[in-house]
Amino acid sequence: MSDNIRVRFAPSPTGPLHIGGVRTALYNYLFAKKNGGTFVLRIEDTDQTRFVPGATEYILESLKWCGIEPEEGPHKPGEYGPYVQSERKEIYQEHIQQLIELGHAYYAFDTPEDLEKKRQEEKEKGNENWQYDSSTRNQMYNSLTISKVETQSLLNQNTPYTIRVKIEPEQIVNFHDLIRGLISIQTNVLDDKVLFKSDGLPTYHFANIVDDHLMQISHVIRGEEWLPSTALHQLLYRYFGWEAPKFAHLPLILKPDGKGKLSKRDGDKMGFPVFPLNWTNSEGELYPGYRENGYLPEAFVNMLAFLGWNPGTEEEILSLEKLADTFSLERVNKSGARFDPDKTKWFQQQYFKQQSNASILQSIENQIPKHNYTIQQLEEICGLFKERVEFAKDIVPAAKYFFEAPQSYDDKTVQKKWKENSATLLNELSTKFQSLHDFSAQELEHAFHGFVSEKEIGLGALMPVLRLSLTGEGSGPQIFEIASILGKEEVLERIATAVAKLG
RNA sequence: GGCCCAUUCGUCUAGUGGUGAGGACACCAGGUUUUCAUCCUGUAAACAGGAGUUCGAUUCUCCUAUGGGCUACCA
Repeated sequence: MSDNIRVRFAPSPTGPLHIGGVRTALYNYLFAKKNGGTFVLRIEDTDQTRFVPGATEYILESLKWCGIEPEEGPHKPGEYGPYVQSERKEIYQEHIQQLIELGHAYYAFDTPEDLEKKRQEEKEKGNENWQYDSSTRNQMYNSLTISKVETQSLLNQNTPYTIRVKIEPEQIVNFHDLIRGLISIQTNVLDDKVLFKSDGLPTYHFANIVDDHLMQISHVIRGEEWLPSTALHQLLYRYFGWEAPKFAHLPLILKPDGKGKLSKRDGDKMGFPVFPLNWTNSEGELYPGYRENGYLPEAFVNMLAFLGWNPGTEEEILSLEKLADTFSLERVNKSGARFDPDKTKWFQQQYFKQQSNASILQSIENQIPKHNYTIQQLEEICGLFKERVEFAKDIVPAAKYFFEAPQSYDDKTVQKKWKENSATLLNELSTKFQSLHDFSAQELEHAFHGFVSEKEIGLGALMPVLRLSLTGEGSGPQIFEIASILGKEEVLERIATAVAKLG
């Protein structure tokens, strides 16, 4: 085996990839980058009944959006292809034959109904733990209990069969998990798992180890749900006489509240996406995605990276490159991490604030209504709002008064701030503004302050009223910046309208 | 039920055989701001429990509890 670091992300295309899957992909990517290795994508579609069209494309697009594209995969074949398991049937056939010849696997002719019946019977006898294993296989209908001739005859007649692993009892399987340390499991508790289904396709366990071996995967980084079956995988490597890759089992991502691992239900229940991208299922139901909800991929990735890992410093805002620099499996936590939508928003906010006005503008260009602003003015508007909203898509709605004079005025503010003399004061202020040659925010502010002290009134008596007349709202960005961008003509007009409407 | 894994503020976590157990999010209170947001400062907030090892355990061991995962011809 070579010393090259090769890792893989091996999702099954049964629907949209959820954020736990994205994080697994991310850690694989980070580990590969950190160690100068290769990140491979393999599609595990051996369960044809659960295959969902479009899922593979969704996975690819999600990884691309996150900036963690695999270097090898169905989209980018390398020398270890094909990268889709349903295209590797012959390979599995060959290998399962090998295993049978080695005496580590056998044909089983029990039908699903037979097995169900058996389980039921055992349950009635009080045996809840019945399994197809070294202690029970000699009571079942398989190539170990019938003659060779009989087996061959059944096979010739195309009798449906599965192929099961023949677990050797009374052994201890020890393996070292890069995150959890030594784990040891007694083979007696293992069952004779089906390796090949009656549809002629391998199960996960078999396809997985064959492919990992053939694709020269050096490190298997996957979710904790695979920890119990790793013993079986170790055994399989042993039976084949192959060197097993190193394993690292990642902690699960748990629900924000309550119990259990994060599921797609939690998303709509609690109002946050559980998927990277929007997904519409065959019933037309929409599952929202982070991308369409306005999250920046950098923020999403940063948040995910910190769910179960940290660099050991107090830095929290790290780019993908920085994450790859500092990543190590040793610093991955052992216990499950509860997902925190609040913290996710915070990451988004951090990245959003850092964006240049120009790039924010670019991302909302097609939302902007008709206007007469210059590009520079539009960028200024973005700048005014980027610390006030969390998502680019919220800017245009928040800045609506830049594109349309207020149709109404915020009731609460009117009641609180609009006084007897407001109209008179505004009119006079308007006259003062009219005489300005330089309509910059600084000049406007200067003029305003001059006016206020001249009149011997407080800022609070006029400022909110001015804001109300220009925006219709009681709060928002610095009013002189707004006025400056709006321009003299528009400002004077809006003041006049407000005076007319509010008296 | 069986097997495996885990357990530090509400949440994500740092950390060590002797610490004032640190940070972040959220929360609350101040400050800045005409306002809102941002920003700044601060408060409150944790080693699951019990044994053992030890001069000393949050840290090491064991037990219990709790949580999680697996237990399919699904991955």
